[in-house]
Amino acid sequence: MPELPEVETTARAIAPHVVGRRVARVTVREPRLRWRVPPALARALPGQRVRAVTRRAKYLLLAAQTGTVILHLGMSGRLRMAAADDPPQKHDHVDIVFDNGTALRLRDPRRFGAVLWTTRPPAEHPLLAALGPEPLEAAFSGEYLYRVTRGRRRAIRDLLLDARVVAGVGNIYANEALFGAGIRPTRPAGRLSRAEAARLVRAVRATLNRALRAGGTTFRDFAANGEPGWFQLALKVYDRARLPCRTCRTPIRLQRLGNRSAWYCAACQR
DNA sequence: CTTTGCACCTGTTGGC
DNA sequence: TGCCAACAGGTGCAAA
Repeated sequence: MPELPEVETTARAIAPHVVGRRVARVTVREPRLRWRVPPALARALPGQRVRAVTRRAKYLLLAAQTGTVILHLGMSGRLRMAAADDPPQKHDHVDIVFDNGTALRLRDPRRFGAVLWTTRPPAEHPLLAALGPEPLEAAFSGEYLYRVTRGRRRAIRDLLLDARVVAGVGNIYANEALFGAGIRPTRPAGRLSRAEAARLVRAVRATLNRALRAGGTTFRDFAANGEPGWFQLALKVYDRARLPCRTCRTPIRLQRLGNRSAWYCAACQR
């Protein structure tokens, strides 16, 4: 599943192919994604050049001339460059076709992804307006995390998943970062000390950066793009229930937290 | 306000 | 071997 490092990797990978290119047409074979793909996209985008590809949380932003395409890969989405006349395969829902005969193609079997169009500054779009700081930027500091966790009784894992607290941290990296910081996912957020908050912020950053360097974690659907799952080999707790902790050999515990799984080492994490 | 739970979707997995 | 239910996930939203 594409998490922040995969989205960032995708942004970097497609940018050289789309920035400066002029859109010829937009083909929507299946508009029923997370939200219906707006007809305005196919109406407005042709004729415009793509100015930039950026990322906010797990949203990819294709800045055009009169507006911005907002893309989300959801659970199973994958973007790749294709020849425009390359026959689409199953689940290839949207093509943004360029005037040089190439196309940016979205495949998303589970259709949790999104392709939207806004003519307003993207940061003001309802989906982006309430997002918290980027985890890799300075605003996400130990002091910040300490402050926003005060008085909160929710499990710290759930706060890390809350995009209003920090944008774009998914379940894999939340669990991995908590292991790195030695904090159990179940710990009430308000019980973190200042030092622990600082440690957790550093662990979130380190985990994301490691994955970025590895080119993004690749699992299941996402692995279909052929990238090796290096980072998967290094996962400390995610999907390792009952396997020995890589540090102390204690079996990793699996616990349902809300309706998401949480994994931790009861010895290494307190 | 905070917290919880659900909906959305389909390929994969595990149990029988 | 086949069948079917459970599961995975992000995230917006409704409900408590």
